[in-house]
Amino acid sequence: MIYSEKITEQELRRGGYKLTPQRRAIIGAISGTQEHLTPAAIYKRVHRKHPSIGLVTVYRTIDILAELDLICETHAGGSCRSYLMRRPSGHHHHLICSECGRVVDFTDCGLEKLERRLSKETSFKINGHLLEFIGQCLECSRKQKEKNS
Amino acid sequence: MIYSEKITEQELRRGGYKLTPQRRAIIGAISGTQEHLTPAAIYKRVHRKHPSIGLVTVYRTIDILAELDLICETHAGGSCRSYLMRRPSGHHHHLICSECGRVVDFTDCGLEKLERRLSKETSFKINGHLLEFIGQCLECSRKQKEKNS
DNA sequence: ATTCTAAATGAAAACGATTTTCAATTAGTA
DNA sequence: TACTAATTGAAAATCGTTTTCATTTAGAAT
Repeated sequence: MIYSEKITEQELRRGGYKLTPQRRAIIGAISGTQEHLTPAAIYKRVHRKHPSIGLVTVYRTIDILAELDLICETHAGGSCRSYLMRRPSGHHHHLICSECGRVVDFTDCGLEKLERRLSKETSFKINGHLLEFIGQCLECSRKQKEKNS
Repeated sequence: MIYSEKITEQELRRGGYKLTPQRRAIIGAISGTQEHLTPAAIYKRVHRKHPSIGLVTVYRTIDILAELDLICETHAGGSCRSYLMRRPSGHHHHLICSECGRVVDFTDCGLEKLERRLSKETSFKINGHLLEFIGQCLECSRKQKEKNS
């Protein structure tokens, strides 16, 4: 079991929720990949090893993990609901491969200056921002090149 | 009729689509506000003056306007599908009031440097980014203050 | 102005994703 | 080991969106 998985399970318990085999499996599925996953994709992965787990439980567990801030949501690429384990605990953003869904975290967005300027210019009280970069990871851009040759 | 409305109608025709009263009404509804609107919200506004227009037509018109790049989609704030008229024609982003939905455009995000750095560090080929600031407009933060006093 | 035709419309049905309901099961405390 | 509130899966309900289809209409051709 990887580190983030253990932490997540602990936090779940700390939040007053029971640690069921179903929830462990779901946390394992999300932790066990670098990709962001939709509820249906999580279900698919969980279902392989644990065919009895229902899609409803996946939805319910996602809700809890989101409430406890243990997972992140991605927005780029159309798909509305797509999740990954929160890895850096603080402020961070995601660089996403549009081909395979792989997500890389980065922590220093440097948007404070722009935020201050915008706040001044618009009289908005700004309290957050959403930033994602979209591209292709090395592996996927190589695959694309091969295809085109 | 405001400028962007006229332009949008012209572009629709230029795209080979017919300019129907329904489409005019929908374009008018989106153009007539600073807020981003969901399909349901657009329908509601259109419905007031033109009760015969169906929700389906709203969805179909949104699809066309998006295809022709005449509307922008917002992502922050949970609601998946929310639209506003494209105002700057080039690269720009949005500052969104979480209370009233008002959207302010800004054009100079200055993320090229960060993009280059990330690309170098991760070997990703980066081809886009998603950026939105979320806050409260002057009017709404004033209202909040009054409430709390 | 009138005719014509492909495009566009609204209503109803179909659809997929998500949520609710409910009776049965179970994690974790006592 | 027993207990109880929380959790589960299945089915039904619900929501947003898309498809289907017969009818209407915008805009080109006359």
